[in-house]
This record gives sequence, structure tokens and C-alpha cells, in this order.
Amino acid sequence: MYSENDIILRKTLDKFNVLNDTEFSDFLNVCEYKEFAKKQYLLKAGNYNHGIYFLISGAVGLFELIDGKEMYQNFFLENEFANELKSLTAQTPSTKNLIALSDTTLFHLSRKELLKLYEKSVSFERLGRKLLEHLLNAQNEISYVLQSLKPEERYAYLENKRPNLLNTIPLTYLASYLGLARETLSRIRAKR
Amino acid sequence: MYSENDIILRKTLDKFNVLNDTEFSDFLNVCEYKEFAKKQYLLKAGNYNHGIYFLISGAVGLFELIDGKEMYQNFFLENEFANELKSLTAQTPSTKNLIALSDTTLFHLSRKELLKLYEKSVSFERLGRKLLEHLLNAQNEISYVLQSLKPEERYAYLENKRPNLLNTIPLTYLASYLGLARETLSRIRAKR
DNA sequence: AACCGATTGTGATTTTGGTCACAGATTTTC
DNA sequence: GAAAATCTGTGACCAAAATCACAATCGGTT
Repeated sequence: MYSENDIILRKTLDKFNVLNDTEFSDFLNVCEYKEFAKKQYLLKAGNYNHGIYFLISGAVGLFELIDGKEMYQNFFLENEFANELKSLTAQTPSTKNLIALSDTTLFHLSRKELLKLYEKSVSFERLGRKLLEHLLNAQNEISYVLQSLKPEERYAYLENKRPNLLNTIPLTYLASYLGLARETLSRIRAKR
Repeated sequence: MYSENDIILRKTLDKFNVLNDTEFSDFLNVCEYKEFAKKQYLLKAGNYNHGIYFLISGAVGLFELIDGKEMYQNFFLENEFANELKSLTAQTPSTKNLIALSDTTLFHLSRKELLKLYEKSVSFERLGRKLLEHLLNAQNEISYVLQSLKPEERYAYLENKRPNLLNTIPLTYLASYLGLARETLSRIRAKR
């Protein structure tokens, strides 16, 4: 009845807030399965945000063009929720891009359906709240890394906290994510 | 019936989610009015987080001791919610400190009562969710500043986005907040 | 297999911002 | 109101990382 992907999604949701069968069905019913080839955009700067994504497989990057440079602000791997919050909440054209960094399969939940879920049951509000708590904690940590750590420590941070990124994401993108020049990160890695 | 402080609090809450009279009363009933003198700690590293604060007047800083240096990670001014999310959600001893940077008056909402509110009505869940959306957007912006802006641009960011900090917060603390040496920020300011 | 583009490595050079040191200035404290 | 502590300004120096330039490697495509 449930596919394997459905079950993985449910497990992930359960980490934040446990949904009963009806609620989960409601959630699943408004999720749309999609595939993106490498280099395809899930969201392009200038467009309106169309919701959030739950990655089944692949990798997605969030980046912003800042005087000609692609500055990566986040990466999303499988079983994670890819999103661009600002344009999602403000309903303004996005300044940022979501792009598939490899062939990717995912569930898409549109903004419209997400808002309907929030109306439907407090369980979804709680889920949203807890997910946001999690995301904010993570973002606080990134800020700490950028504010307080030296280049080598930033690399060590990735090794410890997000080791999967090292395999899957090009070093060039990781460098921008860590606020470093590509060359600096390359030299740090050469030392290991 | 409502004090002026109550009304200001309600207005601030309304920006995120409008509460009806009963709900607002429930909220107010579990808020405790408190005063802190300058340099008093609202939360000390090593202790358990005891909730969130709504500032009526004064200023509060959030900092972490990182090899001997006080690294300020946020500042809270009047009509803002001061918090340390990580220890609040994880219920672990805090690694961070909340300190009054001037004489401060505030409402305190304990973690325990906050959780009760979440159980009581979906309005509080939604309020929490929307507040977190706001906080996460703000934090994303800070990360962007630290990742992508040069020292002078960081100062300009403060001038534009949080001008009140420039008057009320010592330059030394602002420097750590922006990930700069105190001397660098001093020289930038001298140029104006 | 050969090609083309994207990605990475590495040396040389430059520059920015950090560090150190100390002097004023401003606030607290008793 | 004097002393102490905290905070800020400023010069000299240094070091770390950015930039520049180019070669090498990897990956995907036809």
C-alpha cells in the first residue's frame, strides 16, 4: 500500500512530529513525485517559490548570485527538506536558486497545499514548528562557523558534521558555502 | 485593564498571529514581569534554559565564550523576543549566555508554560511557527552577511538593517557579532 | 577514443584584515 | 570625586588568505 519512498518520508516526518494514518495520507495525497536531471532548476531567481521538496535521492543546492559569483548557502541530500524560506513566506520573487546537483528524485509539496495542511490539523502546524526549530538550530550553527572558525576549522566542521557533502558536492561550491576562496579549500584538503 | 506593556506585547504578537482575547489572557497569565540590572545574566552557560523573554526596555546580548573571547551571536532590543533556541529545544545545558547589556525590563515565559500553551490551542502553535519563520529568515540573512560581505559592507548592513544597535551596543561586541577584529570596525567607523 | 567543458591543483604575488602595543576617553564603582 | 575598569582610537607590523595565472585532471558526450 505504501511505497518504500512513502515509508521513508513518514519516518522522517516522525522525527519532528508523529502523524496518525489519516494525517499522513492527507500529507501524501498532496505530495507530487518528481524527477530532476542534474543542472535543472527547482527554483530560479526571479520566480515565485512553489513550495518545499523532500529529497528521495540526489542532491540539491541553494545558491545566490552575488556579483557574478554563485554563493552556495545550503545543500540538501536525500531524506532532507529542500526549501527557500524567504520567498516561501513572503511570496516575493526569489533572489535565490534551487538547483539539482545530480539527478534527483523527490516529493514536491506546493505552497498552496502546505497552507491547506496548516489549516487542516494542528499536527501539521506542530510539524512545521518543529521542523523550523530544527532548521534554525542548524542555521545558527552555520553562522557560528562563518563567524568564529578559521578556514581549516571550517573544513573540519564539514568533515564532522556533514561528511556526505565532501563526496557529493564539488569543492568549488563547498568553498563558497564556507566563505572561502576555492584555492584555499583546495590547499587545506591537500594537507590531509 | 491591560497595562501599556501588555498592549505592546499584544501588538507584537499580532504581527505573527492574531490571538483572541481569551488566548491573549492565557498568554499573559503565564508571563512574569522581571527586571535585570546591567551585566546580570538571564541565562548562563552550563545552566538549563528557562524559557524565552520579551523585552519591554533595555538590551540583551547572546554570546558564547570561544577560546577566551566573548563572541556575540545576537542582540535583542525592546519589543523583541530574546531566546537561546538550542538549549530550549534540546533541554541540554546551554553553551551560550544571555546577558543584560543595560538595565532591562521584560516578560519571562518559562519553557514549561510555553509547552502548555502549545498544547492549549493551535493559535500558539501557529504563533510559534510564524515566529520561527521570522527568526530563521533573519538568521539566513546574518549567515549571508558573514559569508559574502566585506568588512565595510558588514558595517553598512548594520547601518541599514539594525541601526539601533549602533547606538546601544558597544563597538567591541558589534565587532565580534560581525566576525571582525575590534580595531577593524573602529577604523571603518572612523572613515564616516 | 577523442573532444570539450567543468573542476581541481599549485605556484607567485598582493592585499586585506588581524595582531600587538599603547594612549585617550568614557563609565562604573566605592 | 577619585580610582578602577571598560571601551575606543590609532599606528606599526605581520600573517593568512585572496587573487591571479596556468597546468593538470576528471566527466560526460558524441
